[in-house]
Amino acid sequence: MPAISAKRTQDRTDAILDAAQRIFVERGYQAASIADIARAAETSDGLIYRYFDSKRHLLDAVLAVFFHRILAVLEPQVAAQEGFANKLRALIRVHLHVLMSDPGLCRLFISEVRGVTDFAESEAKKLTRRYGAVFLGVIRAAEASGEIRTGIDAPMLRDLVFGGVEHFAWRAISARNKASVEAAAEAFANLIVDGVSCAP
Amino acid sequence: MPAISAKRTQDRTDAILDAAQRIFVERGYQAASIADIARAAETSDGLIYRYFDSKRHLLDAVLAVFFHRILAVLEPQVAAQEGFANKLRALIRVHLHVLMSDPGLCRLFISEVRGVTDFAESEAKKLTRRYGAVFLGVIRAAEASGEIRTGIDAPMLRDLVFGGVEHFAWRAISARNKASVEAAAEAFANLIVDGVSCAP
DNA sequence: ACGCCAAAATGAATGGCATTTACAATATGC
DNA sequence: GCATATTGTAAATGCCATTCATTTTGGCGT
Repeated sequence: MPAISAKRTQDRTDAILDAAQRIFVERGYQAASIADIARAAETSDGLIYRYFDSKRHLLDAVLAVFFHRILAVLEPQVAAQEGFANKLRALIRVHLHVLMSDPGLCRLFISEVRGVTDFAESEAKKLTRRYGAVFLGVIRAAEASGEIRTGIDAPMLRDLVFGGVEHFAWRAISARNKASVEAAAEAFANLIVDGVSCAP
Repeated sequence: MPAISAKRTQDRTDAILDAAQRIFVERGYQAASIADIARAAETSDGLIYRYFDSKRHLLDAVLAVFFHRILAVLEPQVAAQEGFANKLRALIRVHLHVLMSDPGLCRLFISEVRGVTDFAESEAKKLTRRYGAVFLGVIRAAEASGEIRTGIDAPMLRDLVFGGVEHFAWRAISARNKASVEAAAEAFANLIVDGVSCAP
């Protein structure tokens, strides 16, 4: 019965998310102020709090958008590959490419997703899990088909791969190193494959 | 000729560093306030700025103390081992042990050392490099002695090891998982060794 | 011992920023 | 068209890093 607005709230949400993404990526989470974001979204400071509970929730929402975009690429790319080594290389390539092609996002990802201090169930956390699940699926399939030896601690291997790739990406960005993503993904995959494959 | 104090400044510095360490580790960097630290150190807010340029410099100094302590253990422990696999296992064990035995420190390390946005030359950064140098030394020695195959990208391998160990430690702490450090170090080293050793 | 005075120490500003709030505009169902 | 719930705004509020004007202290020449 009350006065309810239709898709205008959607447009507002989109505008705020867009502005927040730009400002967060440009300046980093801490340095970005709500006032900056409000100006970029052409609204008032206060309105942002009608759409998002807090600055951190807004960051969560921004990261969730990114994750959805990445997953939309990652899942089909990995599925399209045949065999463990190819799937692994594809996964590393996509992850590395996303991080290295956008330093601002890479920074946000590493310091704000990996370093969060509260363990609350955020949207970004859930998507991280889905991201990791793609990897675990690849591992399990390879184990079943005998492409890798049994007894591998899959979560540990996942930590190794994602942790390694993220360190590498961060270092490359810090050093303004424009190394080839393709070559790096190949090298990473080789390091891992030679470590887990049954054959020498 | 002016009235200069002797080791009192040293005592003050120590007191502030001690207090800062406790508060930072307890609450995390953001949530820790200078007022809290001043109270814990039994000084005034303002005095802290006579000893340290800023809150971030204070964090740097705190982390530098940690690094020195870790390096004092790491370097002899690694040197005491014979052979690549043993050195690698020792290195991973020490790193993992330090991170997992102190969740507050682990959090500081991951979000504040790995995630720093400014590339300024901090003391902590320099010590991180020394930390990494220990690893690179182990790799080079193993390459020279033929324990690992040639053509390995050593910095990439370092990223893989440190990144993987840090991810693992963070996950274990988040999940309040009291897994054995010894066993985890063993498993990590095996994953790596089987990936780089010449023999199958 | 004494008192001078630079350095050390203090705590009250200052300014920035996230968040809240009191108020104003607006749009929807009747 | 009107009543009113919802959306939007701008001015608080409160916290916190950093600075500053002022006071205290302790080494040194006498």
